[in-house]
Amino acid sequence: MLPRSFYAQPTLMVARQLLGMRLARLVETPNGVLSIHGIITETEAYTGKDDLACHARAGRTPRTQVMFGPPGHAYVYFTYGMHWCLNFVTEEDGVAGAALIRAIEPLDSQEWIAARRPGRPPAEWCNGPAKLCQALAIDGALNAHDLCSAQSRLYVESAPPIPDSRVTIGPRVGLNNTPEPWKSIPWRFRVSPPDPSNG
DNA sequence: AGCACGATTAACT
DNA sequence: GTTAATCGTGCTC
Repeated sequence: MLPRSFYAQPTLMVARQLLGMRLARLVETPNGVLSIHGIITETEAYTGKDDLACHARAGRTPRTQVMFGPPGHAYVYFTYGMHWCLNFVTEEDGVAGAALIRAIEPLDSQEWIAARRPGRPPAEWCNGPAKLCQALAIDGALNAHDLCSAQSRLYVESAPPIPDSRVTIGPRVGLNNTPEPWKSIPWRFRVSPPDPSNG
């Protein structure tokens, strides 16, 4: 499991370095605890009070206080009246920041995930921030969850890093009403889709 | 107390 | 390409 010092880095570094690492989620089943894993393939950086796209722009509120707290905790928020999104709190204690997890590629537990994403093809199980929360049973109950404790049910495991040659960087998405320059600043990181001409 | 809107998704034309 | 779904949050009055 990644140590808290990883999350204590600047938000942009955390968001970039999360690509390729393994998200782990432990859930209860009738047969015991199931451990679900997926490779993180897309993230975005939300850098704190001065980032007008970041919820922390409002300062410390009941909703945002987790982002101002110690690094290595989950920030899970509710939006559009029905969706949950998962972030990891970054920066030192007292400084707001978070990396949004936008997509993963499931490595196991396909049968369990399929039951939570009925009628959707496997490629669309976890290719969106709210989709992966639906797939992995992540909701407000996991807000402020410690990602670095021995009994954590949500954490990240180290894995070989993704080289820059395989990373696409661009503007964050869904910021329709956010002013420039934050709307266009390239703080989205994703593993590049396969190149058909390259095998 | 009231209001506009959202770090989205799925279904529809 | 467009739009409904659906409610917590933060801002204004």
